[in-house]
Amino acid sequence: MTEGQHASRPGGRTARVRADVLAAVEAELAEQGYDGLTIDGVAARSGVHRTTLYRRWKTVPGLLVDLLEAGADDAWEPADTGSLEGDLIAVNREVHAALTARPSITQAVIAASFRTPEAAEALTRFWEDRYARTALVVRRAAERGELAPGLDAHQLLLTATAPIYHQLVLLRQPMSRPEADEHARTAALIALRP
Amino acid sequence: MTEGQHASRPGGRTARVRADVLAAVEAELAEQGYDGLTIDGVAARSGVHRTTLYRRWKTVPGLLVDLLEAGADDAWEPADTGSLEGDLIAVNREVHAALTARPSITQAVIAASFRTPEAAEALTRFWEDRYARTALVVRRAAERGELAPGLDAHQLLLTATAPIYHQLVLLRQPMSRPEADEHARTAALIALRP
DNA sequence: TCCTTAATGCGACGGACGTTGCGTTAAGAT
DNA sequence: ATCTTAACGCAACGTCCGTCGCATTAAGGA
Repeated sequence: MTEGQHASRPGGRTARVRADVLAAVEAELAEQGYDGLTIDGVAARSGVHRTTLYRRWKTVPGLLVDLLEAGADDAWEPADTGSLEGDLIAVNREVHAALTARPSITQAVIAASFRTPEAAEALTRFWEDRYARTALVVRRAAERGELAPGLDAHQLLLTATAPIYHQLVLLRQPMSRPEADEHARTAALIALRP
Repeated sequence: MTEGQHASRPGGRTARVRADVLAAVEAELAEQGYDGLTIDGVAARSGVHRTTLYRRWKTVPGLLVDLLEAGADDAWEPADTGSLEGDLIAVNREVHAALTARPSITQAVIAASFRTPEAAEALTRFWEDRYARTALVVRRAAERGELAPGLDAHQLLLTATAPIYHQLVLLRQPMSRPEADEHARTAALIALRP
């Protein structure tokens, strides 16, 4: 393997600075929301100098991208409940929880994605990864013979989860967890009847 | 009716200024996209002074809100194709067209809605109005006896249109018109089978 | 036509934002 | 323990953004 050059310095101070900054971002986000999030505010709260933030993270969206990636669970995979409907409900509940959390990192990154291409790409990557992993739910159902072969996994997941995003993020209106469940059942229904 | 006081002055010059400004907004949007949209840029292109823009529209999102409302068709109603499936396909094609247009006013206003509460409220009002009008499609289907009574119109419309918004706006990936049609058919399928 | 007064144009100001040059600290290697 | 050098702290600078006071224009009524 190519050892590369000194590979920068992920050592103690740098890591501590990053932790302090990301904690401050989350705190500011909780108190003031996305539009109140500012580099100077994060610098003041974290005790890290402005210049350092500008150098390492460049922008506010950059901070949120790092927060998203720091919170990403590399081992995540969808729950196995034994049925397609149950699996989809579990997925929808996770989406619902992520979007109604306060503060919602996901909502903040979505907002950021409309301001810089970097944030948009980071979010796209994150979702591509999640959708790819979640496709396992569909494969399991296919192995159990629950659904017609050739069914498009992405389209099915879109039918299940898109209504939650649309209602909570774009329409900005409430959606209860039972309603989120209902959309999962609807999606499962289609998959079972080709 | 209450004639009210002088009711400001919607006269010639003011109207001309507004038309010039909104045209400039659309042009700038087409050339540079939302993140490149700036008050000074619009002022320079329209020939209207900066101060006037700040006074009448306050912010960039404010400009887009006005553009959205100027383009809103007060007489809009969903096409009547004779079947629920056909009606939903027609709706989905309109949504698809609005989101893939270049420049897409809708996409720009969505972006703006994450920056100021005013834009968010304007967008919510716009969609509430559209969803309320589109519910006519469901009522017509009910009158024809096509679907089970008590079906929630909003949930049905959400199932049909949400995947398009999610794919094109949040996931930022392409969606063909046939795919948009397919989501309409899926939604119709659920409505017909309770 | 003249008068009143919104609406717009104009210049300048203050503040927030992002950048730059340089000194200081500490991580990691010897 | 010592050295090298990323990473960070610090202060100052230039730019962009939004606001304010005042002059000018023109819409709508008398």
